[in-house]
Amino acid sequence: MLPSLDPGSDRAVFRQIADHLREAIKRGDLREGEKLPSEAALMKHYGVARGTVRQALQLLQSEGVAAAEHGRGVFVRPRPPVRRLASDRFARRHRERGQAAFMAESEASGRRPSVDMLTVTQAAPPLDIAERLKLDEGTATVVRRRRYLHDGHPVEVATSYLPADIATGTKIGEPDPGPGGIYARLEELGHRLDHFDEQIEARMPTAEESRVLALASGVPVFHLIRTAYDTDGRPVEVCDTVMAADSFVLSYTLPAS
Amino acid sequence: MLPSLDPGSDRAVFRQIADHLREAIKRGDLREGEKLPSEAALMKHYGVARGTVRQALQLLQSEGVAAAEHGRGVFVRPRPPVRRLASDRFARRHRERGQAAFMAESEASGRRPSVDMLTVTQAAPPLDIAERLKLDEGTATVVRRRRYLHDGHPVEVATSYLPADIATGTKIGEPDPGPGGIYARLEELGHRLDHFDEQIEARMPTAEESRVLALASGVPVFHLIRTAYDTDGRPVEVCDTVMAADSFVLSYTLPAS
DNA sequence: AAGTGGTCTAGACCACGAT
DNA sequence: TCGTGGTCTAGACCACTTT
Repeated sequence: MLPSLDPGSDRAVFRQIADHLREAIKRGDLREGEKLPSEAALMKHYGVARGTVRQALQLLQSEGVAAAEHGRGVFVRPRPPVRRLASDRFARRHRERGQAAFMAESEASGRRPSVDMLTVTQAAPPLDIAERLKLDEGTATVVRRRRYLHDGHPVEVATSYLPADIATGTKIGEPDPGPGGIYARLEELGHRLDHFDEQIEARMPTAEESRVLALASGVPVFHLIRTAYDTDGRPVEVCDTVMAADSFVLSYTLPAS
Repeated sequence: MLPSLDPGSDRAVFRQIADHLREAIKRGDLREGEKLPSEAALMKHYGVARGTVRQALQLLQSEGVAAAEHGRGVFVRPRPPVRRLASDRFARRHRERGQAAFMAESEASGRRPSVDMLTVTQAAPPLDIAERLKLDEGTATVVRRRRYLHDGHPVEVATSYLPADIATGTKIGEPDPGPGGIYARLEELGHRLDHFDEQIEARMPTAEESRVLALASGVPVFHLIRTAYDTDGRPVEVCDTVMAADSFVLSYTLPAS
């Protein structure tokens, strides 16, 4: 199934081995979730040292193509069916049906959504967040931190910051903000939402993010920072979100005018 | 500057070394662009084999924190200033000033934009593209492929597909489509643009993408697929774009209603 | 117990960059 | 030339999973 090495090639042996495995996956000889040949098998097939084989497997893992499981083997990483985040996900009509954005999106894609590690505290936000909220450094905010799961797998951690003068003493300061989530509460408090600004970066996860999201190596994260504005133009919430990039496709509509 | 190993720790030695270096960078002891201690220096400092040091450096590179340069050393990766892609980047007013989207955005961020490797061909698009254009399999399209650079550094490759019945024989089929780019030409041809659908994924690059974009290891890519619709609701272009994720911050505005 | 990947050692030779 | 990272070998012991 795997070709032999080309001794005349300039390409490093471990890269050639990675190429062969990558092509076998692309061809379908190795399917999603299937086990790659063991290190011992590859050593024997190619007649190379273990270190060389491991370099090849390491490369595939850093590309997000394969994932090692200690004691079991190295497996073709399944490309999980993805959830789309439509750009109308914060539309008022969803809130009016009593669904928060994540829950609505997630159920629409046939997954069982859940939330855990929910904490609500009161604290001064990081400087860049305070700037976005147009608050002076050190001003108190209500901080809502939570982790979202699909079918029990963590896929997203989000931290929301809301000015304390708006949120303190309301349901927004409680773990369960009630139907429609915090945006529904904000509107009831007289802050009719006008629009959201969303900023997106993609990068490799920090060690901490890798742990909390149980990321395989070679999976980047989306880092979203979203600011919600009310109809008075006041920023009423900033949400800082880190998402496992292999679990999401973001989707937006842009006007032509 | 670097602490000693904790022999009692469960954490693998190479991870501890990576931790120390990461913290030194975070603290500012090692600044952007600065050289990390050489492998030989780290071997001596920690009293470990070269392989162990290399594992630590490998880890930092896969995280996008450092980048090795053959024969020179391993350096703290500078976080290059980023360009924002505003969600009005396809607004008609930009085209009317004679600027295509990339050029306008890039100049606004103080960079010297350029384009190279421009090719224009006629071919049947990949299946998923044909679907988006609502074309039957095998229908011809005009295929415009190009690479964008900032200050001479490649940051983005894009491939546009336009139905041949619209584009063939027009300036869209020529390397230089004229002022305002292909969108300006589409509108002159009677296809007034209504909106764009943009779909975003983030993942690690393929070997090919890594080469064309000259990506350092540990840098993911944005993969955008954008479909342009005219006011009749007909899809008139699909643009498939791969961008170096460390060179962009995407930015969108979402309505609340 | 056997098979798998995870970590680490101690060497070797090579290719690239600065001097 | 010398210091740097890139590649490769041949072993060792360990931890996890399966049988």
